[in-house]
Amino acid sequence: MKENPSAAIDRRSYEPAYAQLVNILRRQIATGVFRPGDRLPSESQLCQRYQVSPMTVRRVINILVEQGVVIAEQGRGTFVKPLELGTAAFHLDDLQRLFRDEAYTTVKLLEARITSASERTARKLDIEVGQRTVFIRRLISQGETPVLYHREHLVYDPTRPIIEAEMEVTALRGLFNGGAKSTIKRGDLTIDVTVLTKEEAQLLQSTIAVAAFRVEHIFYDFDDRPVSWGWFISPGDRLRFTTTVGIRD
Amino acid sequence: MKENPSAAIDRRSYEPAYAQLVNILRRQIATGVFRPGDRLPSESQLCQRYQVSPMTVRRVINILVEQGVVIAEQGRGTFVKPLELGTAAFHLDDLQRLFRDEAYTTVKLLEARITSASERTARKLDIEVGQRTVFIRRLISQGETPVLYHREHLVYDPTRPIIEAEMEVTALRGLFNGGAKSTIKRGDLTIDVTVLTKEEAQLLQSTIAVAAFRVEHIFYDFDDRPVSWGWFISPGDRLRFTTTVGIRD
DNA sequence: AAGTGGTCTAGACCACTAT
DNA sequence: TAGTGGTCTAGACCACTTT
Repeated sequence: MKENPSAAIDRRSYEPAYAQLVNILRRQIATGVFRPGDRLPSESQLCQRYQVSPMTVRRVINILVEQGVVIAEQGRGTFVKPLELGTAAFHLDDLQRLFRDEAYTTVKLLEARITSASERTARKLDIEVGQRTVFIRRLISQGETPVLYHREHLVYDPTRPIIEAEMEVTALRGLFNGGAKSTIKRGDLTIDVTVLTKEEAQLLQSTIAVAAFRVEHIFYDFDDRPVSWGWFISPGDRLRFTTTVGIRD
Repeated sequence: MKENPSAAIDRRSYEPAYAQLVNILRRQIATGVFRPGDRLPSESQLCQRYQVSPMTVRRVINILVEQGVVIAEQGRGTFVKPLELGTAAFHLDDLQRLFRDEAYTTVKLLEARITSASERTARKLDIEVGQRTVFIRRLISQGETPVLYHREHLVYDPTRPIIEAEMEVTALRGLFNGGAKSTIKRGDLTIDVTVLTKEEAQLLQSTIAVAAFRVEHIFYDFDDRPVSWGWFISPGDRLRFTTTVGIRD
């Protein structure tokens, strides 16, 4: 059988050989040349057919495995993976887009004051009840429409000068776009749903009891101590997450 | 300066060299040896220091880049990436876990009947209004607690025998765990929030107007024709998504 | 025993960035 | 020009599965 000339690797292309082969195989899977459960040609066969070295084929297979398109089984072969809902992931970069357009996105500092930790705050921040914390409220709007309401409790540590910086309204933008404080090592996020309280509805120019996303966060410093606990709230009609499972071509 | 003996690659270990080096570098980043913005040792330096070939170091760097821990810039170096909220993703495998425990999870078929497409259904499934569709309602419970309510509209195509199979209550489990119908190529998912209607609250043994997740889906066959449109609804107090950004060690 | 995927080597060449 | 990351080769050896 003669090969399809379009399914060959162009060595003059700027697209590297491994990327071309990934796309070739993806397309073949997407168009049904290989169906879920089918075995792909063995790696040595792929080497011959596309005139690339074993290492390059290996890399291609690895990428397809990471993409969730195929599953490789040692000694048996590489098989096309059936659709699996569990692999779906929703990315917060929908949220990130909010902060990308600096012109249309404004962050308004509603409140920033020193207070003492409540029982709940103390537990989240792993400090003593009554210890000093900084409480911050922000409202993030896109154009005229408020989209996010942010409440945050920060550990007050005079030896660490992050507080002044954290209050900066631009700090939030940095958090989303990557210019984050280097004092923060990681963050744990939880997404759940609530209905807007009266205060939240008022601020967000929405209606009370409307369904809303709630993204809770705890940020940790490099000593794994919590430094910030808080949450974002966004009415459901202003935020949405989408994704695709299976083979997108 | 002498090297830390614990930060060396054990060639006798079952853990491959590349994985060991990934963990070594991750740990060094997590413990602050390298801070956000810092440049990692060059690839040739890493080769010498850990006694591995360039190809292996290359692979390690690639993995760290994919994990979002570092960013590699050609001609400049590889740098530790600051925390970025936009990279956060929450995975539906929280949902998948529901279906893993077959003993505790039950899928109850509430209704399955042939009907004709409404204007909205027709638009979603890209068919004519009034064309025949199959409407299915399911209730997924964990133990005694209902967790998910599923509504689905399927294109009725007598030439395709998927309908009988789709109605099977086990089909859903397959969708989540990977044994999916090989007739499905991909699915588009959207997650947003609503409040429970009276009917939904009744079925889910919850209260009306409680906040809930709503996962809408459209599944496509290998000809990119929509075959199924529907959505899952789950009260917010029974489902939750978590994730970590930054360096988790 | 034969075939499969998995790891790894020791180089080569290229493109890019800094000086 | 020197140093960096990026791609690629042509093998080697191993672990595993199937026959």
